[in-house]
Amino acid sequence: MSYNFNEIEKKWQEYWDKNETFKTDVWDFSKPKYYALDMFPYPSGQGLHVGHPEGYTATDIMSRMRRMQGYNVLHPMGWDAFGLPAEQYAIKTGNHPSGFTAKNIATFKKQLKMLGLSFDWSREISTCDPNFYKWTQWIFKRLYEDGLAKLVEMPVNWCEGLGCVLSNDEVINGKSERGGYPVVRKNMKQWVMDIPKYAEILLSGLDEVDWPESTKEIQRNWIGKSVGAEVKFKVANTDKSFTVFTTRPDTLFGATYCVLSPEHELVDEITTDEYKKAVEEYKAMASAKSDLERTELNKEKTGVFIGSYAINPVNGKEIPIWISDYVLATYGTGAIMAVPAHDERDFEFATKFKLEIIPVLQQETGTVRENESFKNSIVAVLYNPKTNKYLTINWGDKGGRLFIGGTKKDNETDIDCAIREIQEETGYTNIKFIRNTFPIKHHYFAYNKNKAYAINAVGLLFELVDDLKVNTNLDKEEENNFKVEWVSSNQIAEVTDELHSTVFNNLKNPQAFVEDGIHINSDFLNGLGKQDAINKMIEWLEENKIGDKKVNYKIREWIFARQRYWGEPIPIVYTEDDEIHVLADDDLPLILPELEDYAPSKTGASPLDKATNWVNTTFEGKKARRETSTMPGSAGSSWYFLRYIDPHNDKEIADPKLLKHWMPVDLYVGGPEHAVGHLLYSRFWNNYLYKKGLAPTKEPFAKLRHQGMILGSNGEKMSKSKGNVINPDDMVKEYGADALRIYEMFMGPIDAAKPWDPNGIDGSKKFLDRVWRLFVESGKVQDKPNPNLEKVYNFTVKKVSNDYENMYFNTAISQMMIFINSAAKEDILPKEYAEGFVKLLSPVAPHIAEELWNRLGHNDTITYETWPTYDESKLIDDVIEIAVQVNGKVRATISIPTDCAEEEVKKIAHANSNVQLHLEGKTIIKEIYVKNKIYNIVAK
RNA sequence: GCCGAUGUGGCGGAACUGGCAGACGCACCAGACUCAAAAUCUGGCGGGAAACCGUGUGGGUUCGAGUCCCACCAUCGGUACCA
Repeated sequence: MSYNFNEIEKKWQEYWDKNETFKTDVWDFSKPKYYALDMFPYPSGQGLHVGHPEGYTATDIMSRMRRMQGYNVLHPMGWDAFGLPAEQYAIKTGNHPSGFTAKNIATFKKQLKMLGLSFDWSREISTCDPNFYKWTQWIFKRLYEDGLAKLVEMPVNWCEGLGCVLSNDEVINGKSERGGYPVVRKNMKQWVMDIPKYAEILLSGLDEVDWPESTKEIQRNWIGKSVGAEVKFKVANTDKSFTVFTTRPDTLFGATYCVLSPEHELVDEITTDEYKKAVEEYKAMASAKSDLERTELNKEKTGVFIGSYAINPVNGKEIPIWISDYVLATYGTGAIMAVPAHDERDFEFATKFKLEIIPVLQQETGTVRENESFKNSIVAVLYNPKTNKYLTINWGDKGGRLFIGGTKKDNETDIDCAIREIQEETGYTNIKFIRNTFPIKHHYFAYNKNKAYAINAVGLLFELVDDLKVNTNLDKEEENNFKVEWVSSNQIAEVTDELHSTVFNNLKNPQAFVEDGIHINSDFLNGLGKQDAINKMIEWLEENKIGDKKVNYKIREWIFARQRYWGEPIPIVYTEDDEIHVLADDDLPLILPELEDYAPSKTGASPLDKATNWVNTTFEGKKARRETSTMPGSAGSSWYFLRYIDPHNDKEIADPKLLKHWMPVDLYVGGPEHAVGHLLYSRFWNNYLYKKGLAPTKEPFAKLRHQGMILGSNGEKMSKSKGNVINPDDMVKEYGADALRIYEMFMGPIDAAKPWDPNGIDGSKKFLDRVWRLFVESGKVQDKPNPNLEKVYNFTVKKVSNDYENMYFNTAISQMMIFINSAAKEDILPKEYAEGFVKLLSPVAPHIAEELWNRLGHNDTITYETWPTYDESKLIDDVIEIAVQVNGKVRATISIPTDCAEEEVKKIAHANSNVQLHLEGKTIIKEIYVKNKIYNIVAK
């Protein structure tokens, strides 16, 4: 028999509605508060999908448990109702988006109610409701007055397919997030939010919140803080100068050229006549590239010399100035100093254009010892292109495989030294020099001389021209100690010496050295490590008034206007004398006018331009035109969590006393895809409101958790075209809301992506059936004790409580299953345990829990019953089983009294026949006892 | 490329600070009930005949490693020349 979930769920949903069970008295400050929030949905025409109930059930479980634990719980729901899809639907069908949206909201609400979620529906809000967006506009007004919302001419992401400007987080790989249309850079006058002003606050605030570390990291990367210095470079033979930004001022002595972005204002002024034409051509080419092309062009570096030289302020050296589009006009100062030895991009550019490379930071290998002797050395790698092999010297057990090494004599160059050593040790003489490494500092101990060395080593690569050999110059002893061998590149792995393998890798794959090291060729920085040198150089720059410490952020202004109809109107007018004015508070809300034709225009004009009666207005007696772009979708969602606290207030965004009591949100649950959009914008607005004294906390969301995506049963993302979509309505009809909730929580960890198993929900339903039979039909629930269930009951209360607390819903449910399995085997289920179990079950499966509670003889809702407790002492067994291992392998399981003395355990363990069998003929070396866990015998 | 996460039976997943890998569920197999099926109940279920082998791969630390360290591979997410 299975229970009639249709009837029961309907009965209790009506009960909750009628009794306003979940209505929150926000003015009741007598209990601790708990604010559990879901990211409110965009009410699409599709209706709810199975991903929605996942997050919503999680917050619902927490809310329901907290109510039983004596908290005053705020658990609201609303609608993120402005946005593109409704508008596009309207364009297609000719229906007004507001009607369409209202219909969708009704559907969503019905579906959510069907799931038995304990929302306080009296607080329902919708971002497209004038009573709500009045306050969105009101906040915009404050932001405008404080200079954070501003109108600027800037290059924007223009999407022709949507006829609209997009913000950076709405552009994915050069295409629009919605629709996948191409996006290009275009200069336009735009409303923006100066979110970079809040970069530091938004960065440091992350340390104060309990969020998934990965999400914090995404925000940190998006904000992109880098600390460095600005340095002024004079242009030789002019009175002009430019400033560069660098995070590595310590490498200034290695700056061998400068690069300006093609758009840099100084370019035209300092380009010499000889180079004018090339520079013009390059600039034209760079500006014609869209962002998409720039990223798709595989990043082969391009650029041209402009004829002028800059003066390196630390050494007065004249270095060439180039322009290249690898330097971005929009970041830092749009100009860089290039240090090819220590920056990958500069290295690539310098290699391609044969520019000078000066190392100023030396790599260090080996281990530093006391009393080191110093010498200059080389490591020579000889390559034979005909056989594709490398020359090595095999020292056998006296040092393994090495390349040719040697010590430089006075006045000998690296190359001369290498040639001499190769000849002396191997006889090859007809060789061609290819390239060398930067000098490496290497520390080692020479055991034959019993002496520690610190050497300055340069690696050199040669190619063998022919096999001609002359006599080697070795003594007998040396000759017997090593073999000269040609080996292929995979055998090079046998070269384990740190210096030799480093040299080989550098020679084979020349690259910039970007790690920490010791400064060389750097005057007053010589000998310092990276960070010390950075500090010292910044000091020096500031003293000499050449530069300053400087912090830059990658985060860009948030583009805050869309050339769309279905959004909040921006409360701004332009009077005929070209002044910009913001509407008075009394004139808010500025209502969105009705419109016949919503179609976007290809020119970037907003659909609202067509509402002539609305656009043409007066302001303080002057003729005026209204702003016709609207706010982006993320405007209303940036503060809605405040409004739930006091949703009907028509005097202010919310009563400050209520805000103070209820903020911050204690638990916020939603998808990880909002990491840099909504979750950053909300923090920005909330921080701003906090500064204004309008919000009580800096951070709006104290704890954030994500729900993972539910995939189709084939492991792929659900989509209509793949035919793997599961509809929650069907699931509720077939198995009931409780079964759906149980299954979604049981699938796996809340934040993991999980495939839908069509049989899984059937299993969850069977579990509820089993509970029903046990409670209602078996007659086993009696007001009598049953000591057999004592331990499992107390453990279940403990585990389920802890697991809910940590949002480990899958293991909580599995523990409830274990309890039911145990209870079903018994003849008596004590009423006390039955009641406790129903309470544990009620947050996940509230309908059946209410019904069972009712049938256990209570006539009120279970919602505000007290959460069950457990007795720790009932969890301890008198006798436990532990494993006995011999040499780490389990050979027996023995029963011992809990907390048994080691001597006793030893006796029991050794008495076991299988243990004896495995010890036979062996001597016991050691025995390890981990109390109440394991006994391990080590024997030989 | 860089940053982050993940990798355990046929499948979803358990495993506390290193201590009997595979809890719980799905699927499957066998049995009971039934004329039969469904439902339900009982039992089994990583591989191997066994010794043993098994947590992405290869090393290491340890009496003992899914868990810690090193190197690598694969998948997913973020990012795209940010100086």
